[in-house]
Amino acid sequence: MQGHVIDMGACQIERMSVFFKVMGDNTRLRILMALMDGKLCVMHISERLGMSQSAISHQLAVLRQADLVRMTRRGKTAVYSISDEHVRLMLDMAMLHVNEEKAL
Amino acid sequence: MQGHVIDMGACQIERMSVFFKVMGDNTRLRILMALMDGKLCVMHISERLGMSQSAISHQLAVLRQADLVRMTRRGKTAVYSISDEHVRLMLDMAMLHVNEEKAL
DNA sequence: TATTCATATGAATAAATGTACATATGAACA
DNA sequence: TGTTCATATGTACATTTATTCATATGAATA
Repeated sequence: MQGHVIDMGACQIERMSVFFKVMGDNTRLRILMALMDGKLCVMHISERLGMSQSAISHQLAVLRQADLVRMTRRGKTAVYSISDEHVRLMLDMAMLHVNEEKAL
Repeated sequence: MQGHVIDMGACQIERMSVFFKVMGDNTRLRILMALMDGKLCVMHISERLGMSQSAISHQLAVLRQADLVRMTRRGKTAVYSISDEHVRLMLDMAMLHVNEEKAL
């Protein structure tokens, strides 16, 4: 046993890569960026991205399963939002990253 | 035009998703984590991960193209290292993220 | 309860991606 | 220059994955 405060097992790297993988899809990332401005229902997201309701719903399921978004019901509609500040922070950092790259 | 300080175009989201996508592969992430401890040559990485030299080299090419790792030559061997502090920070944050998830 | 509206899910298809195998490059040294 | 060693690259193949189409669920209302 040589782990320090956090011990980096294969399982944790696996979970990290899942986390990044879920972020690393254009559609899902566009959904997340749309949600950065506030909660949205499925229909609005699909209109905003110009994609089918089905496609959005499928990707929302992936995001939900990875706990990157949360869903609450308001009558018939499902309202989605970014799940926590961690996700926001990661998105902000990634934005900074690609903007700095431009300056190179 | 409704962009604020940074204006989020399709191109930038595309670059963000590429960034995450490159991180979001188990092998590439294991390579990056191995490099967190210091520079390594291809052979050492492939031994450490128990994978073929070819597989590692292919993935290193992907990481290099995304500017997540840098390469310097020392004689015949190619020495790889994490390219900048941004990448380190992202990895650290992702580690924190998956560790906090465990506590839920 | 029957209907409608919003969303979710299943199956199928097409595209992207990771790995292995074989081979090419290219630096060091005889 | 020819050989060797470390790495890179091309091709093929298997797997994963995103989208579409069709349909199912499930809440609200008549």
